[in-house]
Amino acid sequence: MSTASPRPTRKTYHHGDLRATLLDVAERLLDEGGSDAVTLREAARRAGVSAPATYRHFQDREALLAALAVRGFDAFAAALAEAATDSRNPLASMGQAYVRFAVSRPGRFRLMFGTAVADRERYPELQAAVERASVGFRGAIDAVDPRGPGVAMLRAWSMIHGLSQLVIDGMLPGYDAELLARAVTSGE
Amino acid sequence: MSTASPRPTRKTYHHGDLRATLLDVAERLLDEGGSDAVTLREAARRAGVSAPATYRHFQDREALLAALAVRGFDAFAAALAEAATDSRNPLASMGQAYVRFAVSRPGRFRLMFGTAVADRERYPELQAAVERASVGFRGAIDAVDPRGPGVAMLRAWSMIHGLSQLVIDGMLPGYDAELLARAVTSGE
DNA sequence: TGTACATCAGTGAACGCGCGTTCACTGATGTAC
DNA sequence: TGTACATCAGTGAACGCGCGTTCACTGATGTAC
Repeated sequence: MSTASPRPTRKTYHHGDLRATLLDVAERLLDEGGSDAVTLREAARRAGVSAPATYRHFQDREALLAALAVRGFDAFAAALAEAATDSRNPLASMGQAYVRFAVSRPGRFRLMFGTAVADRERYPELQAAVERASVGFRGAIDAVDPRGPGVAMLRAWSMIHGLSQLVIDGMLPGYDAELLARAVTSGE
Repeated sequence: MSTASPRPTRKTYHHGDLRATLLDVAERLLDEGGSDAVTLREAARRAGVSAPATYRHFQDREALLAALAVRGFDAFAAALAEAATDSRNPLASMGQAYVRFAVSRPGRFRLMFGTAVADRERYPELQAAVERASVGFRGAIDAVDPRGPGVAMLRAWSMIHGLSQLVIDGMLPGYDAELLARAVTSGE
């Protein structure tokens, strides 16, 4: 740990677009070491800026995490939507894309669905992003009575989400994630 | 945060069974605040012992977490087994017990399946406990070819695991977990 | 039954660490006249 | 076109925090004779 990057130099006093830069580097930290690795100090360092400068753009550390989660959900939704277009079996394709996203960016996936942002209520934008991403799943789930259409959707979502988690948590070592995803979604 | 309990007094110099006590209080910490809340210092405090005393029983903090995970998996396996006995539909009962465990002890569940113990390889006992708990699931999964018996089991495991995660991560707010679990496992 | 001694399980003090966050500040920018 | 000034985005120094972990130690225990 603690590869504490030295602060890069910068020509101008003002950064230009520090908020966006912070999000970029923080996302990299997230991918590299999970949400624990996302610290304001390290993000500032990588952005070439003093630590307190981050407070111009994020109220506190959790706000940065929440913003990252928003980004994550948006990218996630886009990936799912793209997988669905032009597919003979949109649901299966989305499922496979779901797993692919989790496996390729586990840090993001865990931040999005986990508890690093303790209180989602504090971040309406995050709730909105969740809504946007899960509209496909959640829409159909209302009125959960067995055998209704909602249950099928809940099953599908649970299944693909669970497979994603099991894979990234190393509970299915030795198996190829793509293969598992295909096996599980076949015949849907 | 930091309810930093004062150290309780103790009559004898030697504790008696510090290891077991540490596991007990640490498990409470885990249930109260997740694995982040499990610190050697706080566990020692609650056990009425100095912090360095913990090192007589655990090599380091991660070793304590690993021991907790072992306990977790064993309790989990027991709960599943119990649910299966005398059930007309053992698989469904196990599924419901699975969700119930996750919902009632999310800290434990996350520790068991998550990445707080970074390298499970370091702890053979943990691997063994995982094996013991998942033998029912994993056994059937080998030879994953679509439509084979393994796929059905993988689907069931993924589904119930995913439902557990979605519920404890607040992605299905407003729904009753027990109800969802029943809906999802009905007709298995 | 008593005693010397090895072994073991604790202790208190101290270390270094990196973090989040606050403070009073300074340099740059843009706008009103 | 120039200038005063408000506003904004940065800065360096400093704080307190709780943690994991190491150290040299001491008190209790149990065993060999």
